[in-house]
Amino acid sequence: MGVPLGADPPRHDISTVDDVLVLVRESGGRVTISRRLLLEAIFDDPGHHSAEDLAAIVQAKAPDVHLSTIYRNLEELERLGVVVHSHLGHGPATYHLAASAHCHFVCEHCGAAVKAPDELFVNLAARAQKEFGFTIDPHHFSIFGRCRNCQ
Amino acid sequence: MGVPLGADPPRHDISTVDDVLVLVRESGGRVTISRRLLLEAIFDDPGHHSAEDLAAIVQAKAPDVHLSTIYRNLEELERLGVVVHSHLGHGPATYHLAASAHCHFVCEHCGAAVKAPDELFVNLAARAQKEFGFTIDPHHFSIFGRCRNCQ
DNA sequence: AAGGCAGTTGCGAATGGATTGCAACAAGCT
DNA sequence: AGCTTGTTGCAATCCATTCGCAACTGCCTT
Repeated sequence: MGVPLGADPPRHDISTVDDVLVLVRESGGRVTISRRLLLEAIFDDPGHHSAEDLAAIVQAKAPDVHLSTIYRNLEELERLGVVVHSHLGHGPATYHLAASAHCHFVCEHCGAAVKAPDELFVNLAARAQKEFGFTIDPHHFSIFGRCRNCQ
Repeated sequence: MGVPLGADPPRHDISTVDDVLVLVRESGGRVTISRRLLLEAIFDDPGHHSAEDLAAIVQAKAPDVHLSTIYRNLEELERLGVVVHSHLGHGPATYHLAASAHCHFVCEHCGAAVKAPDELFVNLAARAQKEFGFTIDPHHFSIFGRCRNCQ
């Protein structure tokens, strides 16, 4: 899904693991250990994580949580609007809190990912909307190119 | 690689299959049937093609050209700057002539890809350059979002 | 025209990321 | 405690792409 520029904020505010678990319950889901551990991993470090990274973190505490469980839980958390994933180029998708979604410039040479403020995209967003009726979601895929050091 | 906004045009001009084959020879490569058929497929329809699509077209004339040969040839043609690939979302990469590279808006709901004129990106490109020293290549990855019909 | 170096090919197997079917399991309702 | 239904572990599978390797062939040289 993703969070288009200027989307509404979620109805509840979600700033802790327990807030999310309440949401999970409300939507008919159950609170399980893997679910909680996954959320803790995501809240502990709000940066980018591949599913595999997250699995490793969770497995440090509960060794036999399976990678497929991580994927399934991430999928559900996306449905709930708690996390989003984005594609930082080739390689695995990265997941992070929806609240901290942002755009990226990714260097096609060295792979470095630079955070790009949303503000850079408002002009493009407005024109895409006006001229094409298209609402951009610049968070989901990053913008490729060359970073300062790799020109 | 890709073609950053405002990149230099190739030294020879390349407007026919034979032009490319000359280039192939000059770079120490050989002219083979699969190479020629692949190029014909790409020149015949300058739209987007997945490797698999191209394989099917080539195989109509030379049934045992292998998919891996298509990939290898596409790779070489990219090295030569004749074709580029871009990622139109999830799913396979699409290949097309470097000369006809352009940006895309891809609808995350229905998958529709809309051509986006480069001109829309000049403002973003300038700011990315000035503020981050980053040269964007908006052709390589498309911009995700919602199209008019899928708001 | 024949020979030979080096680029190419077909094939199958392997890779990496992600998804799925299924039977066993467990959260939390009553 | 019992039951319903959501969840999990596991293995198998999928898809796009890449790789190793022996056989092959373009094309330069003689």
